[in-house]
Amino acid sequence: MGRQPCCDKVGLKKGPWTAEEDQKLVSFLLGNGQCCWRAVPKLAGLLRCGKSCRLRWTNYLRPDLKRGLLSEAEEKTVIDLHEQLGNRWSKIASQLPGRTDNEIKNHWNTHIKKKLRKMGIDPVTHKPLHPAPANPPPLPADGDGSPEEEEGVEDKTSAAVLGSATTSTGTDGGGGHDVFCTDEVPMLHLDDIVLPGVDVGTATTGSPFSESSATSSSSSYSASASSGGIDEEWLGSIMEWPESMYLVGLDVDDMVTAAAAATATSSSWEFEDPFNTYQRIALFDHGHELTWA
DNA sequence: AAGGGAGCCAACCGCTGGGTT
DNA sequence: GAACCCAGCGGTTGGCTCCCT
Repeated sequence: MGRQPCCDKVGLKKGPWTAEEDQKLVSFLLGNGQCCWRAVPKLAGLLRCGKSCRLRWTNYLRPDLKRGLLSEAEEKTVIDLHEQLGNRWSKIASQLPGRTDNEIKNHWNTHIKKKLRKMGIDPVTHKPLHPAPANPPPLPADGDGSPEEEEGVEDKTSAAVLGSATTSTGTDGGGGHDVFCTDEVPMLHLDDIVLPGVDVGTATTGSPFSESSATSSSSSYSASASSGGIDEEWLGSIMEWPESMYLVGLDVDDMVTAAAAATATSSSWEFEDPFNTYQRIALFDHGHELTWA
């Protein structure tokens, strides 16, 4: 017959995740990798269902997630892919490293949809909302009609914009067409991060955070910083990662081993420092980014 | 300064396809 | 082959924050 019944939901916690829960989940997954989500909450000591754990990890805690608004290029990619694939957010997300389907879905619904409509483009069909009438009727006074009707016809721009938005890949919509003026947060890459006493090149090639060093395990590791500087107080405030979280060196195996050790002992985040060369790592910036301090 | 509305996003819900027994 | 489980997916919701009046 079938397998054991799925976990009942009695006694399981719902709602926002706490920093402590995040910590438990992260340390477990770093130590053990992703295996059977159903077993994860039990093994990690969480009163959550496996589904919730998976969602939290994939959408929020994964170290390789980018944060911040989608860049102009990413937005274009999303639009292009959406035209081809429709609402297959996971497929679209798979083309955008570090982005999740949930994030893209949210961004689509809150930003891109609106933008396209303003441009006179139907976000579903990616075609102009209305055929261009000879004499466009005046816009409604409040512009609060139904979504399909709210925008006046911008025949010229919509056609031009449609082209640039959905087909151009090499330009940013033209210098004059500031079509995709996103409120983009500058995304720092690993090379942008200056590690005191650490040569970035070395760190890049030898660290767990280089894309190329992704192992066969579930996650690749990349680093980004949400701002140029590392603010200890800020780090502490966004996630109460134990102050004593020290990891040895820059190797992913060390990191995983340390996390596993911490999980195994379950009582301490203190680690030996045999080399006096520890790099302190604030593992997660609010749970999503690897940040060095 | 307070209240209300809009925007945003993390998390949940329900469904589906594929795998297991 | 049927019954069942599980991971993943897409739609939806609830609550927080920000902005406007």
